Amino acid sequence: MNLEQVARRAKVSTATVSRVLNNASVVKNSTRTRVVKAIEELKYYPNLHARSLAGGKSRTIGVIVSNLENPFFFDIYKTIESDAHARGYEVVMANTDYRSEQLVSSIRLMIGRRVAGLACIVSEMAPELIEELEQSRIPVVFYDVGRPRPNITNIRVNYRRGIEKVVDYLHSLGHRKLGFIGHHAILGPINERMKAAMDAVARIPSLEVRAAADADTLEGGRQATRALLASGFAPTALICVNDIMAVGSLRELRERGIGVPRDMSVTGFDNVKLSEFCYPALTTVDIPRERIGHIVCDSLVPRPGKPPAADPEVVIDPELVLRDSTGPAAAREA
Amino acid sequence: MNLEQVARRAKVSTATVSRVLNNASVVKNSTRTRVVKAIEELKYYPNLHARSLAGGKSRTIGVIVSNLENPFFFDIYKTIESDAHARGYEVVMANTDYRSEQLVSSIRLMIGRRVAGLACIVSEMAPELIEELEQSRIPVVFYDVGRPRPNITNIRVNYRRGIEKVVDYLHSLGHRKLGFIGHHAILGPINERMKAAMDAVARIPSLEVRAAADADTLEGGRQATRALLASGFAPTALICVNDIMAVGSLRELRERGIGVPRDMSVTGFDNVKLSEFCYPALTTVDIPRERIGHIVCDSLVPRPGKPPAADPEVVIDPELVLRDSTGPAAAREA
DNA sequence: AGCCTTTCTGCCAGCGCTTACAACATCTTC
DNA sequence: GAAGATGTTGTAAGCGCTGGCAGAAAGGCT
Repeated sequence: MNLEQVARRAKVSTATVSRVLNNASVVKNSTRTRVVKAIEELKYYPNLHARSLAGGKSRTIGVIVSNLENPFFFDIYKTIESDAHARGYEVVMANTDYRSEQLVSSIRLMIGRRVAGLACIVSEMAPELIEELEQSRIPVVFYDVGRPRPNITNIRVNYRRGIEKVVDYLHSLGHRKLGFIGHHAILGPINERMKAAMDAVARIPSLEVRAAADADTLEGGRQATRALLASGFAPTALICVNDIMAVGSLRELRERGIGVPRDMSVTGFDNVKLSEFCYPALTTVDIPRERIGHIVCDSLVPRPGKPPAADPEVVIDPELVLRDSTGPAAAREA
Repeated sequence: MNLEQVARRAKVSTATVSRVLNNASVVKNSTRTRVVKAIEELKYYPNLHARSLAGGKSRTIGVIVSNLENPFFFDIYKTIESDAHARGYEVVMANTDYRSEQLVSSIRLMIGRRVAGLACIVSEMAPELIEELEQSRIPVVFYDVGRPRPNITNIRVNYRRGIEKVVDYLHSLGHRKLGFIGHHAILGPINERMKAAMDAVARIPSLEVRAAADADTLEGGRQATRALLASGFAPTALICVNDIMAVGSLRELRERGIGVPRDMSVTGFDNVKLSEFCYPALTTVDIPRERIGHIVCDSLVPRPGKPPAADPEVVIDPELVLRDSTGPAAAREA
């Protein structure tokens, strides 16, 4: 089933059918009707591969995320998708599960698909990959990694500042021994988030901190909490790298009979919807995921009216959101 | 950057480069080395569109789901993806958000991509779409909709049986007035799940039931619960169409000071990971999502050794999982 | 050395579509 | 009614890759 068959049925040339498909307004109305009819009768759907081969372009944007299971990534993805659709673009998604080989192959796949733009919402990004992407001439957006370059936009959240807000808040509640629950990708040598947390704590001499990490899942949060508590260190507050791990942590604490926030304060990060629905509702840090999604789409898909390129670097300052999972440390002694 | 440039650099023909790329073993080793070197130096990535155009096939399978935000769908997707990768296939995903226009356009898109196989894990599926898919000759798997046909496999969960188990269990606990929390896609005219629930209740004369529905999200579960309680009907147990909505329900109940399971029992469906992590942990019905994912992949991707087609219809009988969100109705009076 | 296999490599015809460019049809205008 | 402007459609040259076929190279024998 191809253009030619439709053309034959409508008694026109393939070029005309193509023109109808691409709604060029040059086609005479009577002809268009005939073609449309043929298309419908034949249930013809253009071969997208042929189309982008011939056209040289692809009206598809690629999105690569670390862990779609975490609603944080999903929320961003969703916004990108709906923006893209609104502008007539498709989006293909790839999930790396924090595995760098997976990242490499996903990026190659996207290049192979000749995507019109690529968003990398991943925590890990080798410099040579950035290099490769820059050379590919594809418009790219990175989240939280890399530096702005030609055809590369950067979005970053001031994670450090966010963690500082959390630490200051816990400190003000009287907490002195803090635990940090991270996820595996975060235990690498140069580890932004973990380091940010350590630094934020180090600013205040009276504080002590210890970290543990596991997979970026509910279960991982639970395991990391278990490991941290088993180490003998006795924190009065747990700073979790994100909300999902915090919910995992909550479960472990509950099973051990450790009351939150009575015996232990817990904080999340991201302000994912679930953080309001878990029990107790999480004190967390809001990252405006929809805003991020919009920025991604804006810098990838050139809008007709709008100015083509926004800032090559966008920095977002996250806000603390207070809920029920944190309280004064003193309560523990009571 | 294309085959020709690589060929020129390696001083061979494009056909030879193509052979190297597709690891045909006929290429002499010394030639292969030269070509590989050229490919790497040029950072060449084959154009996937050209490839599948020329080859006529696409080593890509499509997966369409109703709501990726619900981990139920995501778990299935994830299994399909990893199985597919293991067999050298890519997968492209589309999310319909329960919108039928979105379903239609996603299906057309998949056909346009000439996917090697298509999985539709969606609750809504118009008969004419099924017709269209059958004609497209693409191997298709439906979950919970449609009937087996040539080149169409069907997987269905005996939802009715699952709900019956829930109803019987609640009945045995002394509950007589039940609420059903559904989601919008489920309020259609012929509505399998809602109907199953009503029928399950109708089997037992002493039972009474009332339903409410909202979006398939945490928030939706909360709203539907609010609506149900506002109606004046006073159930002692809430049967939720899935775990996510149940967690939403839990929050509403908590905020109203209604104890679970003391004042109200709540059940979920699916046995998503979150159902263990919420508070209280949910009594639910397990649907083996990994198994479903494997079946999907098996019937879409012809394995070399294995027999090509499995059963055209697979029915899964789900199991009740007891946790902490359900208890005797009598307790309420205490 | 000469002939026959067995490898290996190059040539080229598509795959289905887009897009100049050319060709034809239809109007205008004087 | 002819020339020119305008509108509409057809022709054909690719887009980058694969795969069948045939020719070239290399190796094995007598």
